[in-house]
Amino acid sequence: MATIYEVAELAGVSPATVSRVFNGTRVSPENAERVRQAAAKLSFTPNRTARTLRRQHSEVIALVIPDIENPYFTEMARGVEDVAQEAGFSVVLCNTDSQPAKEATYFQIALSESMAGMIVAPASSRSDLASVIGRGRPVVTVDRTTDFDVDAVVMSNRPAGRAATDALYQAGYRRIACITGPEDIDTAYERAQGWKDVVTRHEMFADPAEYLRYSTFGVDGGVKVVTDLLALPEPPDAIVAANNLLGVGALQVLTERELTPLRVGVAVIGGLPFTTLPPSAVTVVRLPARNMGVTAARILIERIKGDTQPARTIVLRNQLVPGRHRVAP
Amino acid sequence: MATIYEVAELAGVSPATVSRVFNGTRVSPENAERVRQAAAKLSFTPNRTARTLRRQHSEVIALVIPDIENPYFTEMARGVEDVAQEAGFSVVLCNTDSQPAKEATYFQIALSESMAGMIVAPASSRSDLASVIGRGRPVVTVDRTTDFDVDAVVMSNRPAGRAATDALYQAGYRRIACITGPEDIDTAYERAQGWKDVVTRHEMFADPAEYLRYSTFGVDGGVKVVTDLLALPEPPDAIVAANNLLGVGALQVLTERELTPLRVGVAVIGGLPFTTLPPSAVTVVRLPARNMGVTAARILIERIKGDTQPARTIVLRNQLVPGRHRVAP
DNA sequence: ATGAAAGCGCTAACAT
DNA sequence: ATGTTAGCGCTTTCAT
Repeated sequence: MATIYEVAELAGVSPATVSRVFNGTRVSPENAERVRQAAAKLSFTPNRTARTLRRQHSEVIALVIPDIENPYFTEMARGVEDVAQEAGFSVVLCNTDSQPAKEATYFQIALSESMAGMIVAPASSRSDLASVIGRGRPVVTVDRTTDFDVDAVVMSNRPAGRAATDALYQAGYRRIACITGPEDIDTAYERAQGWKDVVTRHEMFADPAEYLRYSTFGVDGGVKVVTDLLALPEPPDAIVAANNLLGVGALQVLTERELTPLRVGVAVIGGLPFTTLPPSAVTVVRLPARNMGVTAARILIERIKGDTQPARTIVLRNQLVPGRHRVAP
Repeated sequence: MATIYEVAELAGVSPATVSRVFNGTRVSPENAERVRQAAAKLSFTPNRTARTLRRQHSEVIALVIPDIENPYFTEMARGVEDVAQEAGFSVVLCNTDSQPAKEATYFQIALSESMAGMIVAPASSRSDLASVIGRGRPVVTVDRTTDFDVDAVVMSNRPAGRAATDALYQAGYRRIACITGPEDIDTAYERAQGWKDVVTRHEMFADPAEYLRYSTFGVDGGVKVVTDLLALPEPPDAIVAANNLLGVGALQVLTERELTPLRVGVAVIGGLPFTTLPPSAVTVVRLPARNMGVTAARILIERIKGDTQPARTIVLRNQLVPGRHRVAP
């Protein structure tokens, strides 16, 4: 790979001038042109490693997510990417598998690669952002919040849980269960609270807890807990799934037993990825995944550029898309 | 961030010794211990940027894929990740959107960040790997091949097309159409050829081309061309979809018109992501996505470590999972 | 086994 | 506007 020294020599200028040309500082038009020619001839590309070492920060943003196979997060990634690209940053995706240890490793790597900043969907409420923040790198959390004083982009989870549950109640269901993710993930908890608000208001159950299941935010989790719920002495007549993958799991079980769309109503918080179901079969609360990515990236880039206002939490809105449920007679 | 100089001072040794401790070269046990203590006290982490600049290669592998939202590629990514992590590399995911320009940009970035190597699912047959190869960086292509002399991990596409089509024929379908991806992507072309082999053998159509549709490898593409096919004077009674997303698109249209599973048979090359369909409704040719990632990563890492044997192409096997189709009377 | 020192390629003072 | 130069933090000869 050619260096600025070789380009400088070929163009008959100093290395500093070459550097200036590639960094937008003032250079006489003639020199700039000669440098560009020389660079082209040598097919010179600035060495980003050297630049990063010198500048103490790179032009890459780390996006740390718990599950790269979850379309919710990849959609978010697209949003981040589009904004970042626009601003001249590249995005690297880091998959933590919801494991705090893997997550911590990626934090270390991001730091020691001097990445410009980080967008994190924390693996758990105890994710340790301290080291990153301590080093002064900008961090924005998405989807979930933490106890750290950083910008966060989230959505209205409890209202989402309420909306989903309400829609099923309006459709005539009267024993609405809820399946959600790990209790220590705030989205899982809050959405379930939203469900609880509604079932409590309608005095649906003597003990709502009986019809609430914590699980993993995955298809397998959904399959397991729905199977559980159906084995209850008085099984639910509808189910609120607190994320897309739980929804898929639930629908798999119900479809197999031919309980949906008719006999058991389903509402999902999150879009159903690659669904082949008729849209009317299921109530969906659309989450602004892409927009969360976009918003987080914008904030992060502002921070990278030096914005120092106090940390904000931005709450995005969801959109209810009711199914046309028909309660079995 | 602490540097080796500070660690060296605290441990009472030279920076070189500190470096040696962190690189596994011989250091006296006592010194090694003192360095480790000092490093821990300062919570020192080696600066990867500096290391990369000096060594001329980093410890990260770029995985360049056309569509990060396609579960086929994310599954592959998991395979790559697992192997890479094991070997001490981190993986960064680069999404090209099937755009050669974006792809070229990521190649440049990978080079100028001195990444250790690259695994690429080429956006098109004309992807320009020349610059990367020219710089001596190891490259492995996955899923698709190119004209460049590099290692490739692919699967048996034409046989997959044949198997899918055969399964539908065995089930009794007699007007089997095929929807596939862009003609210049070899997987799209080869799978269609496999379909052609079978329909030609059975003299199914006067002109098979009429029942073959090239499109994009996306859900929208599937919706569009299946809608097309159904408008034919003599519409097909079954459809082979050449990838997972086309399959989803096809199933969306057919479900909406209540043509599947009974009236129109469907076979998909690639797993159906997050499906809620009963497994018996569709014939599926399972692709070894994860295994391709694993294999590619292993080869790449060997290359990074200095393996110089001639480039190989490894062809992985697929697995037919026939549906229980029932042809409408 | 250890240390001294050069240098990876770049940027940013500073000097002109 | 341009050149000179120090140095970002590390690894790696080359001495000892």
